[in-house]
Amino acid sequence: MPPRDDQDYEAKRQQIIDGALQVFSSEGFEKATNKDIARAARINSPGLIYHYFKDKTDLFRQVVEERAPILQLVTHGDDFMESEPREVLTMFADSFVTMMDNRAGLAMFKMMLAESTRKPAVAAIFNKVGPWRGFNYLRRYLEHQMDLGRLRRIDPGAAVRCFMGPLVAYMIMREIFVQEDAQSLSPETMVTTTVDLFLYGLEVNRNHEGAGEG
Amino acid sequence: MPPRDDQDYEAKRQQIIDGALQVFSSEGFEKATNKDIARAARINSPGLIYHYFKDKTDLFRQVVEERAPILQLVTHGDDFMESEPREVLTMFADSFVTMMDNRAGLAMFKMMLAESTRKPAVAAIFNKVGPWRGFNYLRRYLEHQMDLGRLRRIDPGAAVRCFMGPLVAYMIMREIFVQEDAQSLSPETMVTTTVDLFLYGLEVNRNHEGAGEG
DNA sequence: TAATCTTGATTGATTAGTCAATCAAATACA
DNA sequence: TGTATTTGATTGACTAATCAATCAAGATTA
Repeated sequence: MPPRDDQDYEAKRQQIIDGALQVFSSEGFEKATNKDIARAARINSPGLIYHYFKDKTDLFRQVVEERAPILQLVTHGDDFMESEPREVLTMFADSFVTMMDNRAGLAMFKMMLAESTRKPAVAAIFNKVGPWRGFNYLRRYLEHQMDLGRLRRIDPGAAVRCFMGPLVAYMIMREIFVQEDAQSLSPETMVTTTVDLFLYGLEVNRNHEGAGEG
Repeated sequence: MPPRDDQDYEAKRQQIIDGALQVFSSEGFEKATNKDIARAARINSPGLIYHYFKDKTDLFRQVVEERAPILQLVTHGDDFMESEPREVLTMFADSFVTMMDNRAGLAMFKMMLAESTRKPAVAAIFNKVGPWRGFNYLRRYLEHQMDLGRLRRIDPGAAVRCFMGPLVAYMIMREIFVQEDAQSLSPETMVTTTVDLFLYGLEVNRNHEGAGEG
């Protein structure tokens, strides 16, 4: 059955999705009531949700599928494969930190952590667009740079985690456990420290003082 | 009214707490039903829970308060303040990884992530016994080592996150987003890589091949 | 008019929490 | 020692509330 007006229909659908994202991220899937979602989405009736979505689970799935891409880190195909590690890593780290400065981005990040913990199926969806994608891109890049001899060769999977881990931990500490010292530690400091330390430990042509690979 | 037998009473209380931890960690607070908890705790009636706990929230609070300490990392007072970074950091990292090899430890870790996201009060409790405690201990240690001149001086808060972050990220990727490559990357490799890379980047008397004091 | 859109009342299922009744281990007592 | 009494432990039926989902009726627009 064709809607009265495609644009109006889609706009209202998005409106409900936006409201649902806010409620799901702050309350969790089970505790989010249709009444809450209707209020957050500024529609007057919970019943209306069922005109646009099959049920609560369907709504949740669509929220995830349509809003999760905000969790995607910059991945420019192979454009940056040859670029300097410092440039690429800084860009990558900045991209992650910037994502969290955004209301919807932070909401998705929290929702990803909370919901994925209990629901493997949800975890798989998030993983596909978020962590796995970013990790894979970065791993390929690091492996290539190791091949080029610009970086010491270590386990690439471990290397990716050693780079992204500090940033993930920083965000969790700052946004979930509201640690004061994480508030005073600026994202910029965290980014530069992470990049510096990582490269200090991995760079071969070390302008800091010797010790390379065998 | 005093219980018939203190030991029996406490044993049964612990039995319910154990069951509740399993259900809370796999289902989440809201979706965990008293029936589930009773079954997991091997008691025959959901009603019995109310003989030992005021309500569901009280039960949850006691589960957290009595089982969260399992999340504590080794913190030996000031015993290790003077010890070599490699020794102390390896011990610390091992302690974290070992915690997750334990069924209850993993359950608590997941519960901490999932429940803390929505409930600042719960986050505060977890933070106190877990993250904050470990982070603070490690920060003091690293600052001391920087004072001694054994480590380069960088922002200590950032340093702690640079060290623990990779391990946290590794566990999240392995246990929540069930990434295949995290399965093949052993905890031991992750620990040694993390320690190596961190010290490679921070150690002053860089004896990365051979020994020597500066 | 004819279709979709919107509403809010309703339904049916679920669940946290209560409660009266029963059970069983101690203890008191003969 | 054997019986009665006390008291906490345990049960399962019950209640009151919540909430996802449905539905019929009315509003709106093409």
